[in-house]
Amino acid sequence: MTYIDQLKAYYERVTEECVSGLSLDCVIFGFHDTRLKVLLLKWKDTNEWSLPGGFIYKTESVDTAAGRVLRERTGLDQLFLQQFHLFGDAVRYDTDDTWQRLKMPMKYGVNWPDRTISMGYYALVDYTKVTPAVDFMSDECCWWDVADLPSLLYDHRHIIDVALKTLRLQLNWQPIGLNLMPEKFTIPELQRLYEAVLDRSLDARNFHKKITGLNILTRLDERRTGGAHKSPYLYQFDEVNYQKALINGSLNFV
Amino acid sequence: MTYIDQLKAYYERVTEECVSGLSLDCVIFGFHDTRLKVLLLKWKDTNEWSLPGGFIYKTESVDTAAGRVLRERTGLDQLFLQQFHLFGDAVRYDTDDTWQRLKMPMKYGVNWPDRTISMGYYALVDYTKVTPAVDFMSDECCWWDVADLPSLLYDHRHIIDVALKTLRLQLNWQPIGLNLMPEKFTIPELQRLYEAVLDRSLDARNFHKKITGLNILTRLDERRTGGAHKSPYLYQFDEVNYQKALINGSLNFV
DNA sequence: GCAAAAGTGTTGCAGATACACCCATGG
DNA sequence: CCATGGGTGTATCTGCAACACTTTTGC
Repeated sequence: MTYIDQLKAYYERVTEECVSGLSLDCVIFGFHDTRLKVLLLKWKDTNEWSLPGGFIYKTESVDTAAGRVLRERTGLDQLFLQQFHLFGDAVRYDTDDTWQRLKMPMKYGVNWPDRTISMGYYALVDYTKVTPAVDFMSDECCWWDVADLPSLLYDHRHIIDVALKTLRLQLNWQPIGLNLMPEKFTIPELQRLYEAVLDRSLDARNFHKKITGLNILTRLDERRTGGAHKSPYLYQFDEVNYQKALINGSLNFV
Repeated sequence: MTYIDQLKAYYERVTEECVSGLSLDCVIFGFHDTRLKVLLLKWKDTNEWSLPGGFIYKTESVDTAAGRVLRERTGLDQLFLQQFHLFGDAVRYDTDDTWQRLKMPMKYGVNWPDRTISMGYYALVDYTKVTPAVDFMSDECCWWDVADLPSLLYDHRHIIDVALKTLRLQLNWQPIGLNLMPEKFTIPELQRLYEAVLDRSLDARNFHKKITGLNILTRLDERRTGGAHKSPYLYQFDEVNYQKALINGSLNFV
């Protein structure tokens, strides 16, 4: 089966079995090397990047669809995806331009609507645990620095901007990190994450005081050695207390 | 044109001109007599209540559609409607039961989807400025106490619960009241609003200190007379500073 | 031994809470 | 004149921000 046949079959299936005119897009944040990253797919045989997105089966919950689409398109599973905005402008982007950039060999189909409304979801994942696997439509799936994104298809740049704004707001109320950090990490590493999300530097002493005061971290009897300089303690999240803190919304770093 | 003809024409038009399978519902909050209220419509010739909702034209922005739907169904205009959740469960409610309760004389039409996904919007309005006017599908439009709602159609009870939760969260970050209070009001009256939204009592002295400290109120040279007891000062919102406070998100009443 | 990062404690300030009394008004 | 609600100030506590020096490690 050629790529074009696959693509045709895919859009036929979507037209027949999915909710028409509604899609969803996932903004997946990761963290690596002091930088906040976002997961993007490159369309096959092009140099064009976009968010992993897809469609909702007619008998499927939209939230469930978000998890399935992400799994199918990137191999990522079991994420806590969160709704953040419905992108429903009458004209979201230049469709002709997008069409050209995608080098789409055919039109979608007769019943395809003129415009698509998209629900935005976001999630935070541990960069180290992820081995993205691409689907047939893409030939690369990689992490991009949010501060240094390529030109994106559709209105996906805007979608990422809104997701980032939501994430920063979220940070005022909820601890983040459980899903973004590796299992064991040092406090300065966690601080780098907060700094990357907030895009400003934090005071190390106050950060240490605050984060340990939340009782969501357990200090291990291990240190990170091998790096230069003083070796820091390793910590891990206390999942029970972490969940409690999430519910109370007891963290405020603004 | 009979009611049934009207209804048929309406659903034909929706099927043809609107986005299929996607609707929107508006939760309109008002405040009166120390109680938080929500605006509901009663379906013609039934005793069944629901939120004002409707559909999105194929070439219309979803946010714009929310404003139009609300205007068409209730006469309310120029509200600041805010997205709060997409209700997209595979089975949102018992369709047969709903159908029976609505006493629908006909099926919607051949191309009508089996399930509808709905975007929830909410808004806050000044109860006194509103003279709801019903559309042809409804024979009443009134305010109901959120603590004493009738049995609702669809999953609208759930939608109201989620809207309320969002409103309470909102209150932590943004001043509310400009849209919920009459032009002139007393501080104790405003306190009643906060108490109604938060569903708990607040200390009058601290409330006074906090709300006046925000510089969003202007004290007038008038007092409310006519009621029993000491006559309180009247205030009005300073709209410029109110907008500033909204942007900063500088209010925290939790 | 030296450069670089980790670890730690105190103080001041601002905002939140808790709390009690006098005042004005209508009935 | 009295019952009711309106108006006001103070003391305390808590949480955040600002700030500097010592320790450890690899090179």
